Amino acid sequence: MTATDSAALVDDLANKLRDLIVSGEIAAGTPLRQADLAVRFGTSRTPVREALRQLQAGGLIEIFPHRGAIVRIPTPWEVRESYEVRAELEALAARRAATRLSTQAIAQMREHNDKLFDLTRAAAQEGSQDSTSQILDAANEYALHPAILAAADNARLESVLDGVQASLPKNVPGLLLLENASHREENHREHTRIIDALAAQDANAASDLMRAHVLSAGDQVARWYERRSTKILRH
Amino acid sequence: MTATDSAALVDDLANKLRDLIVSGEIAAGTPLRQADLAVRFGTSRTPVREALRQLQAGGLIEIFPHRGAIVRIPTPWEVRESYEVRAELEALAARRAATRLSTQAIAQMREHNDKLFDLTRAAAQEGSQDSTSQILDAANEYALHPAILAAADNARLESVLDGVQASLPKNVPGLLLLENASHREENHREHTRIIDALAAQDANAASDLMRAHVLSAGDQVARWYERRSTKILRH
DNA sequence: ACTGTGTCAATTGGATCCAACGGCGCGGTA
DNA sequence: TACCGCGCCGTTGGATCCAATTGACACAGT
Repeated sequence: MTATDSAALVDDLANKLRDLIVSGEIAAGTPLRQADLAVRFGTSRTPVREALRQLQAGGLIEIFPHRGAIVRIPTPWEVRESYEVRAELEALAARRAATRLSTQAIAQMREHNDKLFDLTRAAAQEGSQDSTSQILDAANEYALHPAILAAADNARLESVLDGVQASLPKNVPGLLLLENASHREENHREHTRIIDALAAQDANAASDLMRAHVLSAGDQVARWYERRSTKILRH
Repeated sequence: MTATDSAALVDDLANKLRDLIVSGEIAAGTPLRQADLAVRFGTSRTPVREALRQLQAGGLIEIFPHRGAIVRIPTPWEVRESYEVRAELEALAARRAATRLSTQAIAQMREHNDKLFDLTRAAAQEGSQDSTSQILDAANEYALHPAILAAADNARLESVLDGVQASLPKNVPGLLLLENASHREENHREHTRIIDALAAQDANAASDLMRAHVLSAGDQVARWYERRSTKILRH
């Protein structure tokens, strides 16, 4: 995956910016000054602008004619819409994966899933240091779902799904897993059931379970955004 | 939809280019010279480059480091992958639309569907003039599917689906409808059944019918590309 | 005191300029 | 004659320069 194609520099910029945004390091709603970003990355404004265009195409930022770009602030209903789309795509991935997974790949999934559950629980008890939360977030989301997605063996599906997820900050799901024990356990339980369905090569069950799982996670995330927006309204 | 946001000029360029490509006016595999495009659109190379970036993000073209951009040539299996994804998304759209359509909207759908069927059949008998084929292609694809998509009332779904479709030239489905009578009739029959399910507010049936419909259309398109590639191999 | 207008500063957008990279052909040598 | 290397040319990529648009502030008039 190291510079498979395309002009590295601009895409690197786009990726770095995307990471900064989805990791929450650049908060939603922040205006993006081209000049600032240019000095931050040590380049001229030209590649920054091209990178911004790319992010705009992905829907992560919004560019206003002569007023600059801002990080899009997802509204709760946008979150629900995105998760509804994502649920359908992940359901498709699970359906395809069900008939393509080796038994040992499934065993590894199960192992990783349990291990990550333990890690998350441990980190939650220790306290919320940013670094660990980041790591866990990455580790968790990099765990079951990408494995299933890879097993689905459909490049287009992968890129579309990446696009959907890249339009929302992904630190929120991680936060929820850390701060809400029951949600964490529910999450693990659903993961386990999905793996069971995959092991049984029951494509329909895997698909349905995955859809429900993503929808329920999306509901949690949407509620988080709803709480946040009411909090903001109260100032 | 007239310049809702973002700097109009660059996005206009991107849209024009996209249209030129998906309409087949610029064939797949064509190298895109920035200078040529610049003079063609009467601008400098700078906005052209930004537009190219945007199209690259959509997956329609491919940019090689210092060698230029080419229109991506979809391989048959890529076509299948795309249609599989599209089928799932359109199925979701149909499921959502089933509970949101007024009876009069359904009546209009039925009417449009029949009218377009007649138009297509008439055009097929007259002969294949490019202009009519273009019109029919646009009219057909702008008919049932977008109406259902709009009724689904999910902006994210709409944009993702647009992205999927924008990565494939859309003149091929139109051609197929013109040159293949049985496919044309099958298409109309499936559309009718979908509308029936929508009218009955049977979300599951509408969803399943739509998925099957898109998959079958995708199969036709993929076979077209397979025929084409074998023809090319034979020179 | 409030509103409307005019000017100014800041920022973006487009054009031009220059450097870097890759391909291709020519020439030299084994 | 075939192969390897060197240098030129075309194209892209990045930086800088200049114009265009927007928002804000201040001032004047009612």
